[in-house]
Amino acid sequence: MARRSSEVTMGDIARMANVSESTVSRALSGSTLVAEKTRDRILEIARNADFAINEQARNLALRQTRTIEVIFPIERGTLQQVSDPFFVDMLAVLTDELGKHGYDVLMSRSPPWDEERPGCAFLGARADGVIFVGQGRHRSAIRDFARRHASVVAWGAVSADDDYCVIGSDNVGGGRLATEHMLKLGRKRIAFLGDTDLPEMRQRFEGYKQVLASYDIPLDEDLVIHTPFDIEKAREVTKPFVELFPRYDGIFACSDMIAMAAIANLRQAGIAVPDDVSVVGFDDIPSSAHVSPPITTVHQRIRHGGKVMVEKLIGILGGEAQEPEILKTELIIRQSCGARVATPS
Amino acid sequence: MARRSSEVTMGDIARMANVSESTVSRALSGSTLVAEKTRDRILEIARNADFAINEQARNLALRQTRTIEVIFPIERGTLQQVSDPFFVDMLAVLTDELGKHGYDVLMSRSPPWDEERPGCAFLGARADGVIFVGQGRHRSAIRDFARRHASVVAWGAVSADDDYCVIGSDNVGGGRLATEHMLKLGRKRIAFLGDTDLPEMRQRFEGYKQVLASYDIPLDEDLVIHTPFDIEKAREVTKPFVELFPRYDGIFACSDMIAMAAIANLRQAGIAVPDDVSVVGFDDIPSSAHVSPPITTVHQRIRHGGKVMVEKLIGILGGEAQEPEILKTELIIRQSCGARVATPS
DNA sequence: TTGTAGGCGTTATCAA
DNA sequence: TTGATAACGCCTACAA
Repeated sequence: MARRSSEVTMGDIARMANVSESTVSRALSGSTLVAEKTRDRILEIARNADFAINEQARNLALRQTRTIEVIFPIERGTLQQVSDPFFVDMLAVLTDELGKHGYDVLMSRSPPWDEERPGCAFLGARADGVIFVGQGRHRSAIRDFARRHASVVAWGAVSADDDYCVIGSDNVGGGRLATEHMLKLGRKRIAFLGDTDLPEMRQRFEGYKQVLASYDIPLDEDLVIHTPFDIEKAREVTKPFVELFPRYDGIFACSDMIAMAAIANLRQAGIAVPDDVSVVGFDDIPSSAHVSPPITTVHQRIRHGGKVMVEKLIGILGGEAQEPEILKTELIIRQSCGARVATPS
Repeated sequence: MARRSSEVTMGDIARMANVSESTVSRALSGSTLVAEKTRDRILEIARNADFAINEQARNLALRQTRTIEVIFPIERGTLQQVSDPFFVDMLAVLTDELGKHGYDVLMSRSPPWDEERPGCAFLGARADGVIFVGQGRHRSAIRDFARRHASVVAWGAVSADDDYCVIGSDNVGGGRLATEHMLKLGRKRIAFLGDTDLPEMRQRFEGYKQVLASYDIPLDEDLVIHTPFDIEKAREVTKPFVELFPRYDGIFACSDMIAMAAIANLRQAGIAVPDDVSVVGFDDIPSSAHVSPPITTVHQRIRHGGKVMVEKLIGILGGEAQEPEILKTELIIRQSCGARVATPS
C-alpha cells in the first residue's frame, strides 16, 4: 500500500545533470557559488526524481544532530499517567519552541541509561541535548548522566544542590497557597493527597506542612494519603479515604486529576463540595475550569516553563552556563473550596 | 552547568587499546569474532572514556534510521487542541509499541511538506516511516506524500478510496450509537456539536444523520453547531447555543472535551443534565468517568489502534502490503443521558 | 582472532 | 563557477 522511497542520492542527481556532486550539494543548499541556470536545472531534476536529502549523512558531515531528546521518565505500564494534560501541554510547547530553533524532538519514555549497550556509557549520542520532563525517582542517575554526557535541562523540583540546570514551579509556595487559602476560609483539618516519593510532590507537601505549623495545627498523619497520579487509581485510593469524613473539611490534592477523583468519590458518598469539604488542586489543566464544581487550583506556568527550558538548553549548547529557575505559581480561585468566596452575588 | 560530551570516537578507543577500529566496533556490537580478553579490555576502556556511540554514523553505515516520525497535524497556535487526552494516549502507545520494535520516535507537529527545501521534495529522509495521527485537512497532501516517499500509516477517517494505509474508528457507527441511544431514551431533538470540516467528525455526523433519517426526524440545521476541539473555544461557541433550549433535548458532542464544555454551559444556565438534556460524548477519555455527571460516551480503542498502526507500519517496512482497518466503537453508558437507564436501583 | 580498505551520503577545502 | 578530494564516525567484506 506504500513503497519505500527510491533512495535517490546526490550522486544520482549529479549524474543526471552532468555535474559533480558538490555542485548538486551547493545548488540544494542555496549556495551562491552556482550559476543560476545550473541551479535551476539541478533543482528541476531533483524535484522530478523525488530526491530527498539524507539528513543522517548531512548531519554527520555537519557534526550535528539538530535533535533534542525529550524524556518523560514515567514508569512503563502506567500509561494513564502520561494522560495527565500537564505532559501534553509541556510536550506541545517543547516541540514548538525547539522547532523554532530548528531542532527536531526525539521522544522517549525511558532514560538513556536504561538502554545500555555493553561498553557504551549510554546508547547513542542521538541528540545534541536532553530535556527531562520530570525527574521522578531518577535524580542521581540524571545528575550522573548530566555530568558525563550531553547538555541537560530538567523540569522538576529545584533544589540547592542540583548540579545541572533544573527549571520548575515554586512547589513549596504553591503548597502554601493552597493550604492557606482553605485555612483562611475557616477550614481546620486539611488532608493531603499525593505521592510524596516524588520530589515535586514532597515540596508541595512541605508547603502544606509549613502553613499548618504556622497556624499551630498539628499534622494528622491519617490525613496524608499516598495517592498516585493516574485518575483511575486515584479514584480507588481515595475511596476509603472519603469515609474518614468528617475528620477533614479540606483537601489539598497534588494535581487536578487527583482532585477530580476525590470529588467524584465525595459526591458519591453524598458529601458536598465545597459545602462540606473544600478542595484545591494543582496544575490548572484546561478542564479544571469546566467541571462541576470548577476547581480552585494552583496554576503552573507550563508554557512559560517550556520556553525557559528550551532557551536554557540552547544557551548551554552555545557554551554558556545557565542558572536554574523557579517559576512563580498562582492560586486560581474557582468554586471548589468555598462558595462564600467564589460566588459573590 | 553542563558540558558537551567529549566526543570520544571508536578511533580514540582503538588507539587507547592498541587495536584497530574494526576490533573496537566488533567488541562493542558483541561480535563473537573478538577474543574475550580483548573485548573486556576494550569495553573497560570505552566505559572509562565515557564513550557513546554515534548513532548517526552507525545508522548511515547500516542504511537505516531506526526512527519513525509521528506527526500530529495540528494547526499551530492551537496548543489546547493537543491537550485532548486522545493525543497523549495515542502518543504514549505509539512510543511504547515502536520502542518494542527498536524504533525511536521523532515528534512533529507539522507535516514534512511544510518544511520544503528548494529542490527537495521534502526535508529529509529522517525516518524509516511516518505515522500521521489524524489527517486533518491534509488528506490529499498525505496521499501525495505516501505515494512518493516513505512508508506511511495514518489514523483517521477510513474511506474506500484511500491509497495508503488508514486505521481508524468506526465513526459512522459511533455516531449512530450515540444518537440512537438518546432517541431510544425518548429524546426527540438531538443537537450535533463538532467540526464537520474534519473527516472523522463528518463521519460521526453521517451516523447521526442516518439515525435521524431512520427515525423520520428531519435534520434541523440550527442544531448543528460547528464546534472546535479546544475546550475553551468550545465553551465559548456553545454558550449562545445553550440559549436555544428547549429546541433540543439531547446533544451528541464529537468529543468528551466538547461534551464537558457544553455541560458546563448548560449547568450555568440552570439546565439540568440529564434531566432536561441528554449528552453523549466521544472518545471515553479517562476523566469522563469521574466528572459530574459521568459522561455517556463512545469508546475509541486507542491503545489497540496504536498497536495496529505500529504493526501495519512494521509490515509495510518489511515489504508487505497492509490493509486498512476500521476499529469497532462501543457505547459506554454512564449518567449524562438519562437517569432512568443509568441509575437502576 | 585481528587488521586493511572501502563505502554509507553529505559537506567543506582547495584547485582549476 | 565548477570539480576533485578528503573528511564525518561507523560497519563489513576480505585478507592476513
